[in-house]
Amino acid sequence: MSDYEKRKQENIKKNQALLASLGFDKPTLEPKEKIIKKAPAAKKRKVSEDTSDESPAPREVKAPRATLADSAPESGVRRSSRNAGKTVDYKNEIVDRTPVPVAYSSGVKGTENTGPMGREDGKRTHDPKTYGSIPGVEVGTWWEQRRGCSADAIHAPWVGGISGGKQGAYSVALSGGYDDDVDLGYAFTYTGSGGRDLKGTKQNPKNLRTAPQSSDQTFENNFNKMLKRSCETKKPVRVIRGYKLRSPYAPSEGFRYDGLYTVERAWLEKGLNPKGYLVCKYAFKRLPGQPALPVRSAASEAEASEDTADEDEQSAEEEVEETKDAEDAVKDEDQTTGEEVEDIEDAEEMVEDEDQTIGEEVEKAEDAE
DNA sequence: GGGCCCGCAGGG
DNA sequence: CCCTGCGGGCCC
Repeated sequence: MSDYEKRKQENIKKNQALLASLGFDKPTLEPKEKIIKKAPAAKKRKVSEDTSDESPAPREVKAPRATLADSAPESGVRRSSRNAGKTVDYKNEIVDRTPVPVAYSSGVKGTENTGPMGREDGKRTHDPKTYGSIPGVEVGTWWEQRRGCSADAIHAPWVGGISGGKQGAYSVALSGGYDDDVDLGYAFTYTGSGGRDLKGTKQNPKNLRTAPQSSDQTFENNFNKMLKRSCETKKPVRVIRGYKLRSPYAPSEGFRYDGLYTVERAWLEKGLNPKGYLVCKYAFKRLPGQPALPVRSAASEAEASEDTADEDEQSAEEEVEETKDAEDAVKDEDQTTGEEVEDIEDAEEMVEDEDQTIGEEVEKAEDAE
C-alpha cells in the first residue's frame, strides 16, 4: 500500500469516527419508498422558522421552470461519471425518461436522477444569499451544470465550492475535490478552500480555477471563516452533490440539491497532499425531516468504478456498516431517534485528544448579529 | 484521457 | 477594479 493510500485511509478513518460521533439520522432508519409529502409537523416547521430569515416559503410560489425540451441542449458532452465524454442527444434521452415518477424522487435506488430538473440558465427569481431553503426548489432537484444551481439560487458560484455571508455559509458544493473527505450521506466531512496556487509561477504563469495544494489552508481565508461561523451560528447550509464526487450518495450525473445541513465541527488537519499541508475540515450533519437521499444503484456504482480499484468504491450498505462499527467504538449510544444527540461532549473531547493539529480557538466574531 | 485557457459570480 | 474558486469547453 502506497504512503498516499495509507495516509488517506488514516484520514478517512478519523473522519468517519468523528461523523459517527455526531449521531446523524441513518438511511436505514427511514422507509425508503415513503414519500414525505407534507412538511411533517412541528419539527420541520420549527427548523425552517428558526433557520430562515425569510418568511416561510409559500408552496404556490414556484420558481419558473423551463421545460425539459427548452432547457435541453441539442447535444453535448454528458456530465456524468458513467458516461464521461460521450456525446449524447439530450432531447431524445430526456424525453425517453420523462416524466420522472415522483415516487422515485425520495430515496429509491436508481441509475439516473429521479428528482425534478431545475433551470439550466436564466435570470434569478430568488436571492442565493439567504439561509435555508429556496422557495419552489425541492430537495432532490438536479441540474446538468453548476450554472443551473446558480440560476435557481441554490448555490451561486459557478466554480467555487463555498458561498456565504456574515452569519455563515449559504451553500456548499461536494464535487470530489479532496480524496480524504468522507461522505456518509446524512453526514459528511468537507475540506475548506485556499492554499492552492492558481496563478503558477512568474516564469510559468497560469490562470487556473483549481489547482493542487501548495500551502497551508487557514481559517483566515474568508470562505473557511464563513464555514467556521456556520459551526457557531448553526445556520442551515444548502448542499449540492456533484457527479464527480466518489460516494454512493453522489448523483450519477449532474448536480443535485440534497437539502439542508448544519456544520457541527471545524478543525485543522494534515491534508492528503504530498507535503502534508494543513487543510480546514468541517463535519456536516443533515437536518431531520427531509426526503431521503437517493443512493446510487449497484449497477451505477459498478460502472463508475470500472477503472478504479474495487476497494475504493464502497456500497452504501458497507459504508453504513462501517459507520456502525465506528459508532460502537466511539460510544454506545441509542441512535433510533437521532434527534436529541446533543451530549456529544465526550466524543468531541475524545476526537480532539486524538488530533494534535486541532484548531485552537474559535475566535469570537466581532460583528453582532 | 490530460493540459490549457476561458467566462462568470462573488467578495474585498 | 482586484482577487478567488470542488467548471467547462476545446485542443491535443
